[in-house]
Amino acid sequence: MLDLAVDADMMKNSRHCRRERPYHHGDLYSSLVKAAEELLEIKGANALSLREVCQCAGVSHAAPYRHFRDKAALMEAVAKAGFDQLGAMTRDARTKHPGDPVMQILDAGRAYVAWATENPERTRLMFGGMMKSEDIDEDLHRTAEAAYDEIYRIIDDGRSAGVFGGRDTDSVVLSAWSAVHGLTMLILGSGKLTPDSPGDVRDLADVVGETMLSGIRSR
Amino acid sequence: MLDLAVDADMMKNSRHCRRERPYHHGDLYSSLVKAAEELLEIKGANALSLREVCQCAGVSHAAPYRHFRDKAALMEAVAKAGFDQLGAMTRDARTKHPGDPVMQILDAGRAYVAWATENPERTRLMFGGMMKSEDIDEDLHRTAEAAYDEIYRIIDDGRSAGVFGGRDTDSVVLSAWSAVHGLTMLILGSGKLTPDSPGDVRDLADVVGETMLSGIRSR
DNA sequence: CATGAATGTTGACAATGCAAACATAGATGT
DNA sequence: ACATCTATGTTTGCATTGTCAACATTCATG
Repeated sequence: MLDLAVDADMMKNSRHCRRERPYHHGDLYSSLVKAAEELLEIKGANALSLREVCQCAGVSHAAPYRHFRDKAALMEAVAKAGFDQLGAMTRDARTKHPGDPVMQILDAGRAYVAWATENPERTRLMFGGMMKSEDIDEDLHRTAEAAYDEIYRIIDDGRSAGVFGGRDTDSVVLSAWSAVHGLTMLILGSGKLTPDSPGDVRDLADVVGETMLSGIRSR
Repeated sequence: MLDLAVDADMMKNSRHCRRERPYHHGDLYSSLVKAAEELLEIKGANALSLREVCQCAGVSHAAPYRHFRDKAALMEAVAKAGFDQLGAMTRDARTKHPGDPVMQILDAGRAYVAWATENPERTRLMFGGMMKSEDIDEDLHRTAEAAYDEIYRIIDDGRSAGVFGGRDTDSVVLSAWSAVHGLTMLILGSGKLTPDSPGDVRDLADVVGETMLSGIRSR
C-alpha cells in the first residue's frame, strides 16, 4: 500500500463515486474513465490499481472487463480523452487570434504547457510511453494525429502568409512542437525545473516560445 | 505474463546471468543494475518485475533488499547510470570541437537523441517521471544536475564568445535543451515519429537543431 | 410473459513487492 | 587456530494486483 494510500472516505467523497448501487450502473464506461483520471492524478501511474478505480466507481473489481479488454485499454481511453482536450485547446488558440499565426502558436504553446502541468500524470501517460506501441489503439492514434494537425494548420497558414520560414512545414512543426513538448516534459520529469505558480509556468513557456519563434520567423 | 514473456533460456544466455551460484555473489549491486538495464529494454518499464531481475542475476527474490531499499531504489540506480552516460557524452561533444560552440551543441544534441533512441526504456525511466519526485535520491539529483551543467558550459562559452545571444544563459539553455529533449520524447512517445534508421534519427535531430540554432544565434 | 443478450458480481489463481526469520561465509580479534 | 560478528543470501509468508470463469440480474424484444 505504501504511503500513497487514499482512504475510503476520501474516495467516497470524490465526485465520481457512488453510494447506492443498482445492479446496472447506467454509464459505467465513462464513469470508469472519469474515476481513472481522478485517481491517476492522486496516486500516479504506477500505483494506480484497477481495483481502486472500480471501488471509486462503485462497482465490483471485474466489472471493467465488460467495457475494456484490459487495464491498458482503460488507460488508452484516458489518454485519448487527454488528446481530445489538447486538440480542442489548440483549436481554440487558433480561432482566438484569427490571422495572427504568431499569437496562435504562442497561445497554443502556453495552453499546452499549462494543461500538462495541471494534469501531470495524464500527460506522462500520454507521452511517457507507458503504453507499448502495440497496445496503442487505432482510435488513440487518430486522436493524437488530430491534435498534431491543429499545430500543422497554424504553422502552414503562417508560412503561406509569409510570417514563418523554414524549408517545409513539417520541419517547422516538428521544431516548434519539440520545443514546447520538451519544456513540458522537463517540467514534469526532472526535479530541476519546479515552477511554483501558474505564472511561473507561463514565463517558462514564453521564454522557450520566444526563442523558438525567432528561429522560425521568416527573415 | 502477457506476450512479453522472456523464456528462461534466453535469460540464462544473457550476458549478466549466472549459472553456478556460490552463496555469496561477489558484486550483486552492480549485477542487479546491469540485469535491470537489460531486462528493462526487453520488457519495458511496466512489465519489469524485480523477481525477474533476481532470476537473471542468479539470486533469490529477496536478495536485492540487502542493497536497495525498494524496487524504486534499484530503478533510481539505473537512471543514475543513464545520466552519467548522458553527461559524459555531452562532455565529449564539448571537448571534441574546442572553440566551436555551434558544433558542440549540435553534436551534443545528436548524441542525446541517438542515445535515447537506442535506450528508449531507460530514457523513459529517466525522464518519463515514473519515479515520484519524493523518491528521487539526492545522488540521482546531483548526477542529473551534472549533465545539465555540461550543456550550460557550452552555451555559456558560446555567449561569451559572442556566438550565441539571448538575455541570459539559463534561458538559452532551457530553450535548447527543451527542443532536443522534446524531439527525443516525441520519437519515443508518440507512435507518430518512427525513424527507421540511425540516419533518420540524425536527420530529425539536425532539423530541430538547425531551427533551434537560428533562434539562439546572436544577430 | 418467456427468453436471450448486456451488464455486474463472486470466487479463484498466479504473479508481484515486501518483510521477518533463518542460513552461510568471510573478516576480525584473541 | 578458533570463536564470533557482521555482511550478504535464502526461505517462508502475506497482502495486493490483474485476469478469468462461473454465476446473477436486468432490460429489451419476440
